[in-house]
Amino acid sequence: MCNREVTMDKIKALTVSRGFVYPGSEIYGGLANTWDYGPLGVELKNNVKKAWWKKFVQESPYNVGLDAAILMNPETWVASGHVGGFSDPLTDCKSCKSRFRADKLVEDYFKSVNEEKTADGWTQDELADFINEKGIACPECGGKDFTAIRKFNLMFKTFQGVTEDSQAEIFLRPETAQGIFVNFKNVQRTSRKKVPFGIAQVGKSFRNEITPGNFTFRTREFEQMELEFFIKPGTNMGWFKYWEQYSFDFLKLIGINEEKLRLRQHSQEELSHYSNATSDIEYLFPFGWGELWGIADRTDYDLTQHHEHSGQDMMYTDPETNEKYIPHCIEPSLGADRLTLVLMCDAYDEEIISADGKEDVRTVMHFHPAIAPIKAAVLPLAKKLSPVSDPIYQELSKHFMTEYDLSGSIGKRYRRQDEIGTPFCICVDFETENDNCVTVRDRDTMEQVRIPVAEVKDYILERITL
RNA sequence: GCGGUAUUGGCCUAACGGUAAGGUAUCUGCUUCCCAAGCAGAGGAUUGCCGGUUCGAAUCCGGUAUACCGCUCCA
Repeated sequence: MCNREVTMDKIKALTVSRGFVYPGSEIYGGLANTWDYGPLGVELKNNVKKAWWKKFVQESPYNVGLDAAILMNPETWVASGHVGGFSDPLTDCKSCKSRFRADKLVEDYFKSVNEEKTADGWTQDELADFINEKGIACPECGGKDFTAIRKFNLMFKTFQGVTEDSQAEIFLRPETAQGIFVNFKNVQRTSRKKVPFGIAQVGKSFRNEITPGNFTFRTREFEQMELEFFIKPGTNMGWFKYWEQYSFDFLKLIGINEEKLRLRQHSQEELSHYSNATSDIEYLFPFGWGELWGIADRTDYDLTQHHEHSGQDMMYTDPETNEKYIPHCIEPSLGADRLTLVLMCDAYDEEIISADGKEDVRTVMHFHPAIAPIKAAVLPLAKKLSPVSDPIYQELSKHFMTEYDLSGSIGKRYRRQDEIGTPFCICVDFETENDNCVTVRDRDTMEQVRIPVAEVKDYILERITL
């Protein structure tokens, strides 16, 4: 067994050609950076979401689930700071056409004159005036003529109602978190949870990013798996570490190579306005290290904002001490699409097989059996065996995704399953009718066991449970 | 958004401005076949899209879409 070089192109080629992922709206020439999940991709992604839900909701004594609407009252986004701050002030150099963030230009200027100032909270006019006044030059070509600053809000806008007047202007949510915060009181009351407790949610979010790219790594529409974990102020660091470890363990559990994972703490400058501690779990993609999972201490920022902005009481009363406070919040948040991509990259392998002096490449997706899109394939040695193999397939498909393949040589059919990462192949042979046994082959070890047909279901179920 | 490169059956690749070809994959049949065997056959492309030049365009020109690389950016 030997690993050949793995590139993003190879992974993309395999996943596109085998029906994991397709380019979006392909027959109309596509739509930039949209991807559709095919028959195998949707199984894979569903398994990813199911695994997360199992570990973060089903098996957690602390957490409960939620599924909030994508469309929310626009005041939500004013309170969260997204309307005012979720946008970049952009300006172009007229001579060399390079594009910059105006606030970055100003901050770079401060750095160059050794002043410890930031441009946080400056208006467009203040930024433009300052750039003019100080004669800040284009870092690329030295030109001093910039276009007017344009705010590029990262939220997708749309309209509720039949007329497109500004009264009905609403946004597609740029994060699922706010759906959790606005439901904090509802969930706490109806679930009778005591702090500390968490609310978990899986759902789509939309960000009109300037530069997406790298296959499905960064897209404008994406699915998040977020947990907002509410805690008593002062216990932040302990819970932060707890969820950091819990998240890391989850990734190992679903079979991701630990050597390709690392934890990176955000520096003070990187921290967003709502957070006082953030760390990323990063994965070593074929294109380099990339963020997979962000764990952030959001403090009491969001609940306080909603408390003040809505006028609704977001205080929590400790039932034992009667102490009143706004809980702080630890947020482990990751993208379902990104984790799916990680699993595809991590599973991809090309093994060199030498036989009769000839070299052959066996492409295998080493998915964890619980994550693999197809769990088992029923392969009769010959077509005339289908009266024996049909009932086996029908029985297994009641319990998990099973494929049935009887075209081509047996070797070819094994390879087809290897390429889509099916962990178990069940071969029905000429003896099966007599001894009622089948051969089960393990994708990773290539070991074969011959077991009674009646035991196959449990043999596989046991191995595909996380 | 900017700059560069590319786009030919599902996938990979060929074709001087002159009949769009091959491999692979897919499907059917034969072969009692446990790791991509063989044989026979079949289907599948108005060359990303729109327009221009030309007697004639996959090929030259313009536009556009998409992808990749670099820049920029990333709550």
